[in-house]
Amino acid sequence: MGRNVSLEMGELTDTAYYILLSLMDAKHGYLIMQTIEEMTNQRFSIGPASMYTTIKKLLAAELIQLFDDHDPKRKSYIATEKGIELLKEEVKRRREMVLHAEEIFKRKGEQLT
Amino acid sequence: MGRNVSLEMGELTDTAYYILLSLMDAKHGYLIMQTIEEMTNQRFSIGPASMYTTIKKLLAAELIQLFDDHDPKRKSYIATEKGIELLKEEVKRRREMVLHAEEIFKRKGEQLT
DNA sequence: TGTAATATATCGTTTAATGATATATAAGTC
DNA sequence: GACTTATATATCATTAAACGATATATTACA
Repeated sequence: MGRNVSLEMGELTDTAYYILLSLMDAKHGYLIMQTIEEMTNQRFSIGPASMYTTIKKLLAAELIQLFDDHDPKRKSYIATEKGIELLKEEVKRRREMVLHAEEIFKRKGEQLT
Repeated sequence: MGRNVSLEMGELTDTAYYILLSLMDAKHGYLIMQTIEEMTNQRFSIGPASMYTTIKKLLAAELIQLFDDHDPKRKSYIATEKGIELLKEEVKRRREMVLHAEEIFKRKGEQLT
């Protein structure tokens, strides 16, 4: 395995989560970065270094794959079925993280906006 | 600053999120680990190394503080007001992460359960 | 002609997470 | 009393993740 590339990815970091989510539709790297910024209203942004290292990992873990968009100048990617399944689990996990907080705030009578 | 201790913590990692959440009520380190395992039904667990390094960072960032439980053999901690505010923001951020996924899955007509 | 936007990629460093290990006390049991 | 399990805190050293800086090339457009 090359540098900075592991096959683990049992749980997705926020960076990997957003990249995988944006690849529910095929996209090339640059468009992934833009889509994430747009989707999160500039609150979450990923630079090229984080993006390309994460893409390598997602490819190695077979959570995304190359997608042929007939453009030799750009590389496009798309989430695999395995990637979509993991993404669903990770959405569920984040829902639970929110629920855990809501429970505790509720029990304490504290407002959670 | 010592080893592995930064003052950043603008966004909470999952580990820091759960530790901070469990410290909405005062607890000592060992109890934090148990509480998180229990709360997440064993799906998320933090070992002593991750916990104590994260506690140091949370202390340095003043998101938690020492809490005197009159037991000289154990150190207890509790979330500060600043910590609670950040926690609320981080709950919100995770809600948005879920919403972003729900939007995309809905648009694609894919089931998300 | 230049310069801003698009597009991909890597190096090297910083930050985060964690396995392994050490230490000590308390509680239960054979 | 001796032994084991649970409680409790802590650090070292390694692995994994994130990312600033930088390089390169193309396209758009003023």
